[in-house]
Amino acid sequence: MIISKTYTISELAQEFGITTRTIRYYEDEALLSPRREGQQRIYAEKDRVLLKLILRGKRLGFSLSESKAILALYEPGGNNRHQLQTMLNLLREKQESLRLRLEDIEMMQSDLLEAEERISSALTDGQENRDPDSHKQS
Amino acid sequence: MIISKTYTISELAQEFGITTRTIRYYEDEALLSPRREGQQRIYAEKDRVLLKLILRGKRLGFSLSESKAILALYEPGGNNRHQLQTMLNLLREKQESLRLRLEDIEMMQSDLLEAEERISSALTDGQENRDPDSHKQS
DNA sequence: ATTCTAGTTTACGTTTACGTAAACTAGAAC
DNA sequence: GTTCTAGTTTACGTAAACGTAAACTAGAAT
Repeated sequence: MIISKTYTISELAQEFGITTRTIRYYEDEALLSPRREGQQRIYAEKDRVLLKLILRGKRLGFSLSESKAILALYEPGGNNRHQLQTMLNLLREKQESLRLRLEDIEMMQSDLLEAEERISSALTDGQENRDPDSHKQS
Repeated sequence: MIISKTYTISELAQEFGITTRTIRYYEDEALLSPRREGQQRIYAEKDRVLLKLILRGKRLGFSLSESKAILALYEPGGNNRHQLQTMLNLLREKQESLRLRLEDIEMMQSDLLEAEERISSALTDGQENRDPDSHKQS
């Protein structure tokens, strides 16, 4: 059993481009719970992965409490049928909401593509200025 | 020229499942600017579409000011080369960030799928209880 | 004429997710 | 031995995105 690498709080902060305050805040909110060595926090690889997932959730617009709920789904957690079934339902809900967000992204992408084409062609093929008000500019 | 449909603030609020306060807030932040009829706000179809886009951006984790910037890209806006070029660059930045978010979503989806499979199999094929501590439950 | 019913303005309150400053600790470096 | 250098706790501050309450307006219904 290899002793896997550990990290200090500032190492993680630097790696992910966040502040140590942020990391401690996630701990306050019970999303992380690093080991202690004396007074200092020691982060294991597992903690690092958790942090990565939290930040990913954040980029996707999930609140911390939502991310917390999602992260709970990754761990074995409950043992009995009822708890497992509840988790399964939650998982499927989350998957559905991800599907919706993916659709949102695809729509926004096509919107941006359209806008890009309009602007692009205004730049290249539009040597003559189509805009009747353009002389007001200059 | 057909007089296209208009909406009251509460009609829009209901359609999108938000409060009128939210809609007025977006106006305060200069994301919307509905016509007035006396004291009342009258929303045209164009305003409704804008609102829809704002909410889509919100679901994707964009701040209101980010959404505002993105929405500005949909309109003709600047006429001169420099402004168009700036818009093009902004558009491509946004497209890149959407690509990244899409990757985030796909990763989270596969994570959730894995979790689902684990739980699923724990529910079906695991008639015998694998968990040594399960008797502590009940 | 008054009483709903929406809508409006103004303004203070609240939650989330940190920022920022102060005061303390403890090992490392000189 | 003191002086960096990270790290820590405590606590007040802040920006964004609304919530909520109060007090007003104006057309519609009775």
